[in-house]
Amino acid sequence: MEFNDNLPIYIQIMNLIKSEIVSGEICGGDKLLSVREFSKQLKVNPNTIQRTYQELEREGLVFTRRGRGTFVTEDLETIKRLKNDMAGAIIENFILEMKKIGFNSKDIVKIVSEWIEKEER
Amino acid sequence: MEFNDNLPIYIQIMNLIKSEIVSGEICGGDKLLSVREFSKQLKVNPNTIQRTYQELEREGLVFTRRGRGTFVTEDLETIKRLKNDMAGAIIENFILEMKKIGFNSKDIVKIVSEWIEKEER
Amino acid sequence: MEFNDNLPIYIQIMNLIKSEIVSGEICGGDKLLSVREFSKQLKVNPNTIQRTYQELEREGLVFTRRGRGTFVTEDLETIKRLKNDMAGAIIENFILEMKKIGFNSKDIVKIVSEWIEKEER
Amino acid sequence: MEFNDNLPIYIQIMNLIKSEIVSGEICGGDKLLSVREFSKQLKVNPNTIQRTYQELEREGLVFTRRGRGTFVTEDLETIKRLKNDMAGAIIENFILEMKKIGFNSKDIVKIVSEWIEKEER
DNA sequence: GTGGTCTAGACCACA
DNA sequence: GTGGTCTAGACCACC
Repeated sequence: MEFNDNLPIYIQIMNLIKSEIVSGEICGGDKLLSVREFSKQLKVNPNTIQRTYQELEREGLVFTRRGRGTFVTEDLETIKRLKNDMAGAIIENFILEMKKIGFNSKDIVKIVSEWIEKEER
Repeated sequence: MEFNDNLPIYIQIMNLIKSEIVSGEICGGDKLLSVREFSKQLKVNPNTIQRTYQELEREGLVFTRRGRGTFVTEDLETIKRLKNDMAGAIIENFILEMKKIGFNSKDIVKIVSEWIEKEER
Repeated sequence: MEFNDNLPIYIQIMNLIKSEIVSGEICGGDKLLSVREFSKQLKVNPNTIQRTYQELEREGLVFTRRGRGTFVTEDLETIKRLKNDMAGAIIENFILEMKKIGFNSKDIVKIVSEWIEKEER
Repeated sequence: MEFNDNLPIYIQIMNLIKSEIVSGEICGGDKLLSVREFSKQLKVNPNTIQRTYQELEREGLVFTRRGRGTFVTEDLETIKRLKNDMAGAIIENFILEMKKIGFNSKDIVKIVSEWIEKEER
């Protein structure tokens, strides 16, 4: 994995994990990799992973059991809310960019529909 | 204007100008700022703007008249094609990100429609 | 090597390299001199060589491998096409000059044949 | 007319006049423009034209009649020899360039014939 | 080591 | 004034 220089690495890893949670790649209750293991895989400092898990816990997305590890929250409502929030950010940015190149709201709905249809053919 | 470190500055300026062309902020035949003037405004080296204009010319989006300046192409077909290409790239990326967090094609169309409606209220 | 003032240096160096490619002095896949090394040999600025290689790459005659160097294309078809194009330009110019001093097409073929025969004796 | 910086201007004008003589645009016995008139047309110093005519006279291609002007030689043999010399220089250079990009003598005759044929179609 | 980008500042031809 | 080219020298990412 390659990291972007402009965003703190721990934030980028948070986003990575969030994606996996909301997409269902990892489910409520699943155990995350240990700090040590994960830091080895990503070739980052263990402190960075520590910080990542800590922030995710502050957001209520994971919880830790001392001596057992870090686990994804089992509160499906929280996961659903996260998914909506992330989708909202992506869509908002998408609409912004489309308007920046001169499309209006009606155009956008239409062109997305067309694109999806074309993609499915 | 602030530049992102991950992309060459001349590419970012190209994108800036492309946005202005396809959105209609600058029209076919309009004169761009001179190399020196633009470089002063953006606080970059004149060579960087020179490179920007050169690449845009290579893409057929602008043309230069010696001793006169650099102008947006008058070929509306080219501009239209650019607009479609840019929109395509944005949409493609959008769909990719949405799928990454677990939405399928049908979800995406629906959620965009909802978002646009909500926005207009 | 000495450069003509009427043509940009990077174009002259491009032509130099093209000649070496089509004549087989350097072959498909061969590594070109590094930007720095070549600039030292020709006593020009490294940026000028950089520009040269960039334009050659744009024409599909060379490709670059990051951190490795710049190499002649391995597509023999491209090289063949280049050779034909260059020959065409030289011949066209030759015919033009001959006509300018009063030779017609038939004369030209004849005089070239004679010249070549004479040369081989 | 535009002059190349690398060759003395009077030589370039000599070549111009030689071309016109051998191509028959001006014939044996024809009067050349006066130094003053010609220098005005070409926007060069009259001394340059003076030098041009003087060198052409040294080569036996023109002669001057005091108070009358400068005239092309009436010796057709001289003109013919000049034409052959000029053709020889052009062909020699042509063959050199073709060999530089990897063609041999046989190739050259063949490709010229083809080119001329193609041109006449 | 490699190519790629950028800055700083110069000179040129053209209009 | 305009764009186009060139030099000098810096820093970067990649290998």
